[in-house]
Amino acid sequence: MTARTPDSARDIPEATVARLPVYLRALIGLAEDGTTTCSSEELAASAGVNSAKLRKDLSYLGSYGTRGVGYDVEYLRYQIAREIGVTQDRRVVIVGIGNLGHALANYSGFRSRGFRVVALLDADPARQAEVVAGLDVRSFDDLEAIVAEHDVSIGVIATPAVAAQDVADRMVAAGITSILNFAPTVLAVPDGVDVRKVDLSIELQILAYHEQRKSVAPGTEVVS
Amino acid sequence: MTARTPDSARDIPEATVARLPVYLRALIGLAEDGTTTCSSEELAASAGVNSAKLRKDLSYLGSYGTRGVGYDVEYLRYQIAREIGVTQDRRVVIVGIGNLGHALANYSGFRSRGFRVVALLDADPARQAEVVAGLDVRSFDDLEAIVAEHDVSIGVIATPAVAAQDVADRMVAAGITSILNFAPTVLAVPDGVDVRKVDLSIELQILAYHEQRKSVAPGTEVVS
DNA sequence: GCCGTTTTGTTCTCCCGTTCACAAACTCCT
DNA sequence: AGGAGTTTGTGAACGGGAGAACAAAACGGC
Ligand SMILES: NC(=O)c1ccc[n+]([C@@H]2O[C@H](COP(=O)([O-])OP(=O)(O)OC[C@H]3O[C@@H](n4cnc5c(N)ncnc54)[C@H](O)[C@@H]3O)[C@@H](O)[C@H]2O)c1
Ligand SMILES: NC(=O)c1ccc[n+]([C@@H]2O[C@H](COP(=O)([O-])OP(=O)(O)OC[C@H]3O[C@@H](n4cnc5c(N)ncnc54)[C@H](O)[C@@H]3O)[C@@H](O)[C@H]2O)c1
Repeated sequence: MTARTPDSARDIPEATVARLPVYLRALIGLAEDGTTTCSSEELAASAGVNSAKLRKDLSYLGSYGTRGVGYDVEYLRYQIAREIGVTQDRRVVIVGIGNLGHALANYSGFRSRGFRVVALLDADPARQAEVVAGLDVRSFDDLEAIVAEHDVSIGVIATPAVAAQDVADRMVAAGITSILNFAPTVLAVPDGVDVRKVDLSIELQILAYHEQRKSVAPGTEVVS
Repeated sequence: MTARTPDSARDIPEATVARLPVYLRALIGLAEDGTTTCSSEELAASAGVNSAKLRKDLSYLGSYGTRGVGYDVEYLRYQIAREIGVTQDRRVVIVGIGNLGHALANYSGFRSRGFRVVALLDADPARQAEVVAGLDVRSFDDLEAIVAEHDVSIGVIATPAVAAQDVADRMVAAGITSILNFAPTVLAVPDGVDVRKVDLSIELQILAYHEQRKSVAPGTEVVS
């Protein structure tokens, strides 16, 4: 607990890890507004969380604030970016350049947050004639070569669900250890490989559940 | 606890609500394979969760299984769909028909899961000449009229971050009480309005954090 | 140089969610 | 009909995260 571990924090709770990017975004916003110092209260408001939670989260990284003053925006921003590991660019490949793959490839927000899309892959030869966001769409068979050439950190799966497991297997075999999956399937991967899924239909269904509750039970859970 | 609440479950934990759509998807897959009955073990495997967790989750809905046998796939599927509230279609509007909005509008998976996109809105007059996925892109000013005409349940925000709060305010004023937000901003909404956010950059940053950990501390957290 | 004020870092408590483990309940076989 | 074998539903233990509350530390005024 009180033992000093100066160069790196040992174990940051998963819930905290998920919020660090939100704090980072809030700090970037504050910096753009010309703010150089902020209190935990202000930053928490920008990030939409409780200030006690914010302070506890930041305490896992170290003591980067000054009591009675607050946090230096630029310094804290760098510390969080370093902790997350986005101080230097990470290479990303996107597989499946359909509706969603096009949108992802054209999204500038990845680049500005430290992620560089180095290749777009698709199994359909018709797609491979295309140039999207300045990149050739290449054959899925080039995966291994591309991963070996660039130092690819993260694979993004935007193929139909039936192909997702195959694509994941190939990614893992090629040495990718982090996958972001948009296909509505559960992926099986070996230990040591991280998978995060984004399932928009699930999000809508969760909203639908609460929506139904609002209309069915108007007197049970009403707030103010 | 043992009091019978036959027609509707009272309070389903949020974590369970988030998994019900996964179970629903798994059941649909099993039904397509011709499976009529399944055990909690099988269903849990399909959904990628622990079987005890699955049983506890399902127990919040009622006792729909048969001990010694398992669950009837079709029956359970209907019960979950009813609980979530997707037995009849829900109307959705998408605001911001750029890269992402196009992909969402063209996605067939929403329709097949009980969500009907009734309108696409954009503030840019140049966009409003377009027809996307068989729908005219209409002016954002038509929002109130569209919400009133159709019975819109859910609003999807796919505009740039700077516009998101304004769009959310207009949606709330028009009577929408569930919002799915793709813009990287914290939205402020009144009580009674649900917001869920999907932030792809945050997902990548979480992966980046774990990726960094793998390479920095190769002997600390290795599994098997 | 000292005191009051501000704000952080941390401790403590509570609550939600996960998992184990087992009794109850059902089927099938003899 | 009865017993063996399954599988559900749930009580109980456990772990992690959220939030309140407070002590420690820095600043500023005098
Ligand atoms: N479009 C959306 O808004 C949206 C929303 C939610 C979920 N999704 C999911 O995202 C995925 C992609 O959706 P989409 O609308 O872009 O689909 P799409 O059909 O437009 O695109 C899929 C692409 O993947 C390619 N592909 C197929 N098999 C492949 C393989 N084995 N290897 C490499 N490429 C392969 C296809 O050639 C195609 O270009 C789907 O799983 C879908 O369910 C999409
Ligand atoms: N494209 C992606 O893959 C991706 C990934 C992650 C996050 N996002 C986020 O999703 C949002 C949309 O991304 P995009 O790439 O589609 O952007 P985009 O610029 O291509 O599209 C935005 C659209 O919103 C419209 N718009 C702007 N202000 C509006 C307003 N006030 N009311 C109605 N419409 C308005 C614009 O006319 C434009 O058509 C952004 O916030 C982005 O950060 C996108």
